[in-house]
This record gives sequence, structure tokens and C-alpha cells, in this order.
Amino acid sequence: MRFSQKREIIKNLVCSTDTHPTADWVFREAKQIVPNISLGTVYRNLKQLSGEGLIRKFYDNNVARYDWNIRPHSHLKCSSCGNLIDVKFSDKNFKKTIQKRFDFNVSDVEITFIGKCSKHN
Amino acid sequence: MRFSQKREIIKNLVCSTDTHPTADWVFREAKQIVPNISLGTVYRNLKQLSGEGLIRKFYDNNVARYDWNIRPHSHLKCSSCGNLIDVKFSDKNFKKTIQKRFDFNVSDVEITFIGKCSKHN
DNA sequence: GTATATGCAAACAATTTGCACGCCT
DNA sequence: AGGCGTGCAAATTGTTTGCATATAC
Repeated sequence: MRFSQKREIIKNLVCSTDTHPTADWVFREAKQIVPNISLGTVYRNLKQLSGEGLIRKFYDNNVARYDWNIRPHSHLKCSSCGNLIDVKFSDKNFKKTIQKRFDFNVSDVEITFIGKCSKHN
Repeated sequence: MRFSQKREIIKNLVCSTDTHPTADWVFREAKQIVPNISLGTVYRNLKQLSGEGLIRKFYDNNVARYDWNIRPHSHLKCSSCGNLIDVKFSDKNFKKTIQKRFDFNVSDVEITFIGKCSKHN
């Protein structure tokens, strides 16, 4: 993967926020820096960056979101505003349990807690 | 919501399997029982049934899946075959922890463990 | 009889891709 | 020079919706 100015901008945008941005958000932000960028380029680069493990991709409902934090972690999702809040979690006990009980080799854990954040309680 | 033969068939199909079927699967199966059924009807009824809480809807990546098991539970997802295996989980400790630590009122928990099932180890 | 349900096709939203051209190395 | 990167638009995929007709009650 050789250098490209657009890819650099895209990666920096994803890495600049904790909001787990969508491709569309990255596209709109990138356009303000390089107005001639196209949506296809954004998608291609997001796919490439996540494929290389430089950023993390996950789905919130049916929409892809991207995350600078490539280490496995969980989210608190507010059912009112949809905000995704990062949670660092010691899931080691879970993995062990799963591995022993179900003969299932866990390599990654995605946990979504759905509910109300403090603003909407 | 009044009675409809097609909706009954759709509901029974979802309730007949542990495979967390997609709308497309339900459509193809339903067509073998009532060949004149349309995809729109399947989507409309799946939405209605899950809206009424009679079945459960969730997303696997970007695709909606439906589940007869309406009680919150977790899945083991094999990264080789994509199979989703149900896990009954006592997540009470998690909820309590989350509620106290993050002032986040958990109403539902979705956990996805990604890894290899026994067939692909 | 009236409201809900359905078939069909068009519309939609998110994402991918084919192709010609442009830019790194 | 050769190949990866990009713009643009068309294609794909999953899902929703408008409208005229059919069916439940």
C-alpha cells in the first residue's frame, strides 16, 4: 500500500474523533479539506484501512462505523440518541467460560449494551 | 392486528428454526407454501411481528435477522461459517456493573462472540 | 362496508465496482 | 513505465413504500 494524500486524510479523520463515524461523515468532512474527493474513494480507503487493521470497522444496525481504537472493546448504546460510548472491559472470564463450555474458540467479543445514557434517564 | 394467513406462515417459519433467518430465507420458504407471496409482504410482516414483540429482530453485520427467541440472549458467531449459536447468559452482574459504573441504564444487552466453532477449530 | 393486508414495481439507502484517467515510485 | 489510486456513474444489495386490488371481520 503506497502513500496517498486522500487516504491519509481519511485515516486522520477517523482517528480524530470518538464518535465512531460513518463513511458518509468521513466523506463530508474530507470534502472540506479536499473538495474533489469522491464517495467511492472514501469507501475504498475505509475498507483498505480496516482490512490492514489500521482502523476498526463494525456495524451499528445496518450501517458501517469506523473506529480508531482497534483493540476489542464494548459499547454503551443509548436507545434515545444512538450515541456509542466506549467501554474498556475485562472480558477474560467470559472468553474462558465460552471456550470451555461450548468448544468455541473466541477470538473477538462484541458487546452492545442498549439502554439510556445519563442524559436520557 | 387482525388475522392473516400469510403472516401466520411467516411467523411459523421464523419460529420453526434456530438459524436466525433473514427476510430472504423466509421469503423463499414461504413461497413453497404460498407461491404468490411477495417479498414486500414478508418484510412488512416481519417488521410488524417484531414491532409487536412476537419475534426478535437483530442485525448480523448489515443484514436483518429474525429470532423466535424474544428473550435477551447472546450469540456465538463462527467467523468461518457465520453460524450464530444461541447462548443463554446470566448477564445480571454485567448490567449491575454498567449501571453503577457508567450511570447507564441498561435495558438490553447484545453480545457477539466472534471466533471458531468446534467444526472449524 | 370499512379497514387492514397484499402484489407489484418503483424508490431508497448504503455500499461496491467498471472504466478511463492521474499520480506515486 | 508500471501499477496503485481516484472520479464518476452505474450496478448491487437489502429494505421500504405508493397504489390499486383483495380479504378479514
